[in-house]
Amino acid sequence: MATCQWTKDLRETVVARAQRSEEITKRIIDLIVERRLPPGAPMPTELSLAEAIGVSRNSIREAVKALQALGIVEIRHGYGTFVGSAGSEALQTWLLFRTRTRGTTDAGRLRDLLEVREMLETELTRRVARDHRPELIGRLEACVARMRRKGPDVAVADREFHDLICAEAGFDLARELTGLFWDVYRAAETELGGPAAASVAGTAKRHQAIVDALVRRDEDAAEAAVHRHFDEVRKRAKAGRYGGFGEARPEISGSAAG
Amino acid sequence: MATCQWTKDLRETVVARAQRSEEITKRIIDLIVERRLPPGAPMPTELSLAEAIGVSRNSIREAVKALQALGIVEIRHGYGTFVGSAGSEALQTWLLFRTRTRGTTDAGRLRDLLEVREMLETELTRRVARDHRPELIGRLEACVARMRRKGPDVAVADREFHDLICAEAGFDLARELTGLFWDVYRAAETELGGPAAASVAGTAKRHQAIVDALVRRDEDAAEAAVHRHFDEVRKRAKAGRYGGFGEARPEISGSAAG
DNA sequence: CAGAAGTAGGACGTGGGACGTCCTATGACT
DNA sequence: AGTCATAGGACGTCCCACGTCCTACTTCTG
Repeated sequence: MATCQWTKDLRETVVARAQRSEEITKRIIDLIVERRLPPGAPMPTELSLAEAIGVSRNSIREAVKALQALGIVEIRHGYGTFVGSAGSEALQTWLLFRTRTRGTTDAGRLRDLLEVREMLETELTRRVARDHRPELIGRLEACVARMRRKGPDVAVADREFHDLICAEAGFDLARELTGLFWDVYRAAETELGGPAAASVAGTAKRHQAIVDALVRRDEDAAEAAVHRHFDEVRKRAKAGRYGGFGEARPEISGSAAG
Repeated sequence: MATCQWTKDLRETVVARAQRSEEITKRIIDLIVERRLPPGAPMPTELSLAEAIGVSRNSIREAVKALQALGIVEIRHGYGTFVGSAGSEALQTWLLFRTRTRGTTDAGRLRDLLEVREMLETELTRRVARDHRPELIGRLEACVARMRRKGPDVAVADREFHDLICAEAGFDLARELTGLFWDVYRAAETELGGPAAASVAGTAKRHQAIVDALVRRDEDAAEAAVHRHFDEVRKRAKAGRYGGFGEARPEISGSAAG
């Protein structure tokens, strides 16, 4: 089933006690890399790993849990453990926690997030302005059109818009990171009580300006449009009435223990 | 194999099930956020958490291990568990794994890393050119001076140089990310067998050009200097004889990652 | 009294086993 | 041929014991 052949004995020299756990995760990663297991490939069972490395199943499970947290492996209950894709979703917990706990003011916490996004998108947009396929424009226009219609779809269209541009540049890592920042920014903003209501018309207009610059393949204009867009987001953030992280907030989930 | 159906079923079960572990990690994070525990603050013991949340110590340990992998908590054997700072070091494993397993060619795997670094540093350097404290220049010059002397310290000075600039911009997240990318790039390069030998003189010269632009507070010149710097790194990478990840690799001495 | 050595206790680390839950594949049944 | 029941495998959770490490307190000694 979800088992793969296991022949090589991973047992090696005795390692220091404190580094045991870390050593196990490293051993598992090496297994994936050396065997060139692609994302989705089945991993050995926990029992196999325990036997092969020479530790208990408990230790293996803890190591695997750590790898799961990083998206390096994917666990399916009752089926098996598989190689993960190490996508950026794995970092959401990390980045959201960081945003919640770092810095002194809520606005300052969000600033870093926005700033990195702006830097990456500025550069990505420049590259896309220089070189992109014609069909990109149509897709972007469609997103802008969706933004013009009010409703919850505006946010979705917004995310899609930015993702389309970042994807067009062809750098997977940069694209995933910008998506990650978008998601975490939004999550943080929501938790803080939400920003001031966005002007739908203004949002669409800013995005349209980016598209126009891309059509003209005008790098500088594109960069300027991106900056203006982020200026507006910052302005909106500043106007938002934030409550604060960890405050009592309207939660609906039935968590009994408190 | 009906792909859509299969995927859908899997998704549902995954969401519905396997929520136990995720619920525990979430609960622990909430505990930190709600109590506003700063990095370094002691966490409740595993036994306390187990009792408080109502699960076994094993489950707590697995959840804590996952949080440790993200740098959200820090575990000290025999002493206790503490709130972590969620620094970027936690992402090294993630990013290195990603670099090792994604993409088709080794050069392509490194490209994304370098590209993101270039984008961030370009923008950060622009900002620093616009506004920076005068003492920065002296520190940068010192780094360049160290680069001129051959030896393993060149790489250290190189990293420091870039970190100084990124720190000056004042965006912690961006600064940590560029440092992360630098480290992972270097680690990946080393594992692949190292790049072509860097021209020490050339490296120092490129960095000096950046400093000169900063002194003149010339944004465009600074950006151009950064681009030239990365062009050189790319050229060197392309000329490198890479073995491949997971291969038997030769030991190499210090090399500059850029 | 002050400092060093020893000790007790707490907290994490590891191991082993048992049982529950979930998934898939196989084979019987209609 | 299609559907359903079942068996087996694999992960999920739990319990309990013991090892290792660290801290703080106690005790001993000069």
